[in-house]
Formats: sequence, C-alpha cells, structure tokens
Amino acid sequence: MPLDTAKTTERRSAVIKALGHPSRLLIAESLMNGEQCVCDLKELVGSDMSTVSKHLSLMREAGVLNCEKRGLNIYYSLACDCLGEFLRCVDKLACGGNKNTCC
Amino acid sequence: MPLDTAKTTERRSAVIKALGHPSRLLIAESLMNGEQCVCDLKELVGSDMSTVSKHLSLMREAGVLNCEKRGLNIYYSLACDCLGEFLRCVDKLACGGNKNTCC
DNA sequence: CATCTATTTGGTTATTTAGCCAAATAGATG
DNA sequence: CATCTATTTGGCTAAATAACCAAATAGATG
Repeated sequence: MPLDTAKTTERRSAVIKALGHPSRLLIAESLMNGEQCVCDLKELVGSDMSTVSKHLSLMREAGVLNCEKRGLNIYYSLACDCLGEFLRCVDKLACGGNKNTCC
Repeated sequence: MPLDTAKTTERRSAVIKALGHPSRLLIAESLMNGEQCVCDLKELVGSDMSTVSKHLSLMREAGVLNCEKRGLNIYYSLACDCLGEFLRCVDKLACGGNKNTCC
C-alpha cells in the first residue's frame, strides 16, 4: 500500500492548514450557519479587516470556501458540507490526548 | 447556537496544526499501518532525526500520537483510529476547490 | 462623474515555526 | 562500569506566517 505522492500530501496539508488557525477555524464554524460577509466575520474574529480578508483568501485558495459578490458585499460560504464531520474527527483525535504519559 | 469557547478553539486548532505539516501528515499516514520507531520515520521523512523527533513531540502533545519505549527504541502510534475518516473529510474539502472562480 | 462603501493588496515588522548541528540523556549490552 | 545506540534537548539561523496600517480597487449610489 504506497503512500500518497508528495503533491497529494502538499494539497492535503494546505487544506488542513487552512483550518488550523484559531481565527480561521472560528470563521469556518461560523459559516456552518450560513454565508457571511467580510465585515460580519471581522466582528466575529475581532482583527483588522485586512487580516480577516487574508485569512479568507487563504481558505478560498485551499478550496475550503467559496465567495460571491452581491451588492456591496462579498459573501463567503463553506465549499463543502462536511465540516461538521471533520470537526467530529478532530474532537475524537483531541481526546486521545489524555493517556500519553510515557517515555 | 453559541460558538465554542476560545479554549476549545485553541485545542482544536492545535490538533489540526499537528496534522497540517507535510512531514507530520506523512508520518500520521504511515502510522496507519502500525507503530514505528523514530529512525523508521526518519527514513520516511528524510529529515534530520532531531527534526523528526520534534515533529513527533508536537503531535504527541496535541494528543494525536502515543509512544512507548521498548528495548532501545521508542515506538510511536496513532492515539485514535479515526485518522482515515479525518483524511476522507480532508479530501472532500480539498476537491471543493475546483469551482471557486469568483470575486 | 464624484463619492461612498466594502474589500483587497502592498509594505513592514513581529512572531512562530522548521531545520540543522552539537551535546545531553537513558537504557541496553559487553 | 564503560560503551554503544536511539532518542531528545538546546542553541542558532532561516523561512514562513500573522498582524497592522495605508493605499488601491471595484462596484453602488447620489
């Protein structure tokens, strides 16, 4: 059973990285309730709008988000409905962390 | 429906980060076939052993890996059997990334 | 067309993360 | 007990990431 090519690994890790920053994770979770524009997300995260914008671009480039301009705003939304499942996996992985007293 | 506390978000993102580096992802995937010692993983990753060791510590601290010393070696293993499911989610998220031509 | 609003981009600095080497540790073996 | 082996730790440098501010852009509105 061969491991993935380096390219697949890079791609996967880009997706994972896109969700591995606290602000970005918060954004993704919030978008589970539906699309939001940048200024909404700026409120949520509490950083400068340019910072939020950059987080959003990164997530979009990784394929995690889509965006659509309507009127004055740009609305971001999850590109895939599987984030909930993803987070359940993360939480399961997270609680493996109790018994690691060794070495 | 309130979002998580900051602490939960930090914890989750630590787990996600622990898997979001190419070398670490490779390690995790390889451990799906069973435990391995540091020098095996050094071969796999192709970095200095100290570098690999630091990746492993980080993953262990995040709760993703366990380790156990036997004889001269320290064997690392996945702390949770849900990594396969996690990766399936990642791949689904990854292929959302085709249609994002907008803005 | 001038202006206003929402967002992105560029530039800069600070912080974090990764990698390597050398030295320390801990346990096994002669 | 001296030594050997596998791993970790500390120190350092380089590279990547994050944050902010100021300026640019693009589209809506008067």
